Amino acid sequence: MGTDPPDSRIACFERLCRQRRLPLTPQRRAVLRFVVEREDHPTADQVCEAVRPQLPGISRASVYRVLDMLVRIGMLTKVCHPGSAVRFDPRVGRHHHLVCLQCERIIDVEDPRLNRVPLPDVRGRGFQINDYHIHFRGICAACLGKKNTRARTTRPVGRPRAGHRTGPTNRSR
Amino acid sequence: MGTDPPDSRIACFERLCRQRRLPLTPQRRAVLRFVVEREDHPTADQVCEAVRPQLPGISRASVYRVLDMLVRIGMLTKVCHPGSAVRFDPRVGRHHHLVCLQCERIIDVEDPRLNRVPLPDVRGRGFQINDYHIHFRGICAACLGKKNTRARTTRPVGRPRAGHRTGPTNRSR
DNA sequence: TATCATCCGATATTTAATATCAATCACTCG
DNA sequence: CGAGTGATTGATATTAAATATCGGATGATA
Repeated sequence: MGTDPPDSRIACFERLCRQRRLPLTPQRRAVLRFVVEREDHPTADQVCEAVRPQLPGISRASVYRVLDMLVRIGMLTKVCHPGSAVRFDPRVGRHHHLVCLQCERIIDVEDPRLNRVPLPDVRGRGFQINDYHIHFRGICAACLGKKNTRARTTRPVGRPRAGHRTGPTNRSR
Repeated sequence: MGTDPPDSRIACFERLCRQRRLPLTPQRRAVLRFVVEREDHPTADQVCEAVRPQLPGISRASVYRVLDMLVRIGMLTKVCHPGSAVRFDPRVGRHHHLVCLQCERIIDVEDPRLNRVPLPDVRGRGFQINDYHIHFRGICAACLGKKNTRARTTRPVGRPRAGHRTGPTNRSR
C-alpha cells in the first residue's frame, strides 16, 4: 500500500478523509502529493519550501500540522536519525532504511528476507512487539564518491601521543 | 565490550583518554559513570539533572559536550526515536531496541539470532553497509499495565461517519 | 446557499542543541 | 613539586525544530 503510485495514494487519502469527516484542504493535498512523489524522505522544512511555489501562502505551522495529521491517519510514517530533523516516509508498510552516516540521506530498502527476522523472546519482560524496522548504517554511493571526506563516526578524537603508538597512527589533524 | 561492568568501562575510558591525550575531567567521569550505570537510555537533560548533585556547578553545555565526546571516542552511541530527544546508550556493540510507542522508553534487546540478519543486496546502489540496528516497536509492560491509555499510533483521528462503518468501530470517546 | 466545525496563517513560545569566549583546570615536563 | 600549555568549563547568547494560541477563513454537509 505504501508503494502504490502517487495518484492511487492520493485517492486513498481522499477516501480516508471522507470516511473520517476530515476536511480535504489544498494544503493537505499539496503536502501529501509532494511527499508521495519523492524518492527520499523530506523533512518538514523541505516540504515547506517545496510546496510554497504551488501554495504561496502556506505557513510552516500548517506544514507541521498536516504532516502530523498524515502520520496519525496512517498515510505517512516518521523516520528519525540522530543529527537530523524528523523525516517523513510515504511508505507505511514494513520496509527498512539505509542511513548514510555522512550526509544523513535515508534510502528505502526492501528484501523479502528482511520480513522473516525472528522476533526476540521478550514475553518474560512483558513487552508486546507490534512491528520492527531495521536501520542499515553506512555510506551512500554519493559520499563514497567524494573520497577522504571522513565519516563522522570514524573521526579521530584527540591527538596521538608522541612516541607511543596506540594502534593505527592517526594521519591528519 | 558495551556490556562490561561500570568500573571496567570507566577504566577503559581512562585508558582511551590517556592514549589520546584528552583531559580526564570530573565532568567526564561523572557523566560517563551515570550513563553506564543506568539500565535505560537517558537524554542529555536527564544526565544533567542526575549529575548535578555530585557536581553542583556542571553546566548543560558541558553535559552536551561531554556526551558528544563520549560518542566520538566510541564509549557511547546515540539512539533516537521520533518524538523524543536523543538518548545515549552505553552499549556500543551490536544490539537492538524495544521502543515503547507510548512512553518512549527504550529497552535493550539482544538475541544471537538477530546477529544473523541477512544484509540486503545494495551493491547495485553502491551503498556500503557498516552495521545495522533493529527497532522493535510496541508497548512496554508498564504501559500495558495502565490499560486503555491508547497508543499514539492507533489513536483514531476524526470522527466516524454516522451510519457508516469504516472498519472496526471505534469504541471510546 | 447557509451553517458549523475544522482548519489556516501569523505570532509567540517551548525545547533541543550548538557557538562563543574568558577563566579555569588537567596534564606534562623540568 | 611548581610552572607552562592547551584543552575544557561555565555562562551566555543563539540557532533550529517543533508546538501552542487565536481570530479569521474555508471545506463539508444539508
